[in-house]
Amino acid sequence: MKIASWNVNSLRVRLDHLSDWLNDNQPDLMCLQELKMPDQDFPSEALLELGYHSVFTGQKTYNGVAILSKQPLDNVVTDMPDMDDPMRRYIAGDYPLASGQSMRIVNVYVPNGQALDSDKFIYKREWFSKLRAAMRETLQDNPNVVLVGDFNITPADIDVHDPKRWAGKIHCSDIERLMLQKLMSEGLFDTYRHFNTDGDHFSWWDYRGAGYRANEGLRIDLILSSSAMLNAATGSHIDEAPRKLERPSDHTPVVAEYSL
DNA sequence: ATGGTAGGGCACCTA
Repeated sequence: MKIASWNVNSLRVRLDHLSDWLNDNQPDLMCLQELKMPDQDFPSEALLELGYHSVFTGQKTYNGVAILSKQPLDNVVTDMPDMDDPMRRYIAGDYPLASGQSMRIVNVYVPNGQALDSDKFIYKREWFSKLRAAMRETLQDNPNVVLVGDFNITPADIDVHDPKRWAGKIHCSDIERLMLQKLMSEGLFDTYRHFNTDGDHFSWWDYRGAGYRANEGLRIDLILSSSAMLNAATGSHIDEAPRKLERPSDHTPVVAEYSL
């Protein structure tokens, strides 16, 4: 089984890139962030023709998350538990496994936070604390959990192209890394880092400046597996191919594979 | 320290 996560930065603009990638890679689950479209515009029919069911929660202009799946999801939730948040950043569902069991897939678009002294950073901290509480419940309900998405946090300096330049800045601060560590202490593991110990591999590059050309990136898109899922994981990689296309998203897909 | 580009939507906001 293959699970992928991709911040597409406008599904309208990136639908062709997404369609090609799905055809070439055939993930069982594809989790999307930053749809930037209302639900009535979501291209369900086009994706169904490619062999994917869709669940989604969107809004005009900003945010929006979706899960595409080869088989339909059950028990879909489109709101962060215990939080009244108009921003569409959370979607989860149960996906059937060949064993007859199910796994819980959770897809998030974590708030950017803008800067540590910003009001948006207070929102990021509150949102992340709600996510941690929600994941504790999720892990109690089902040992087979995969939490994916754009976390807008680099786990460590190895995930930063220039740690000195980014030291203490948004996405790279100690407080954010501690938030992520606390979340992972509930029983979630960085699947990419489990299989890859080398640096200079990123999932996002700024459109501005040298950006992708100079590999000035961050690894902020993560696939976090519960211990049961990590035991079944066989590999994880970042696919930079879509970032090289004309008019790319600033993020590229991250993939994990499981012997399930 | 600042600004650079992109998407949405049409003045800026978010990233």
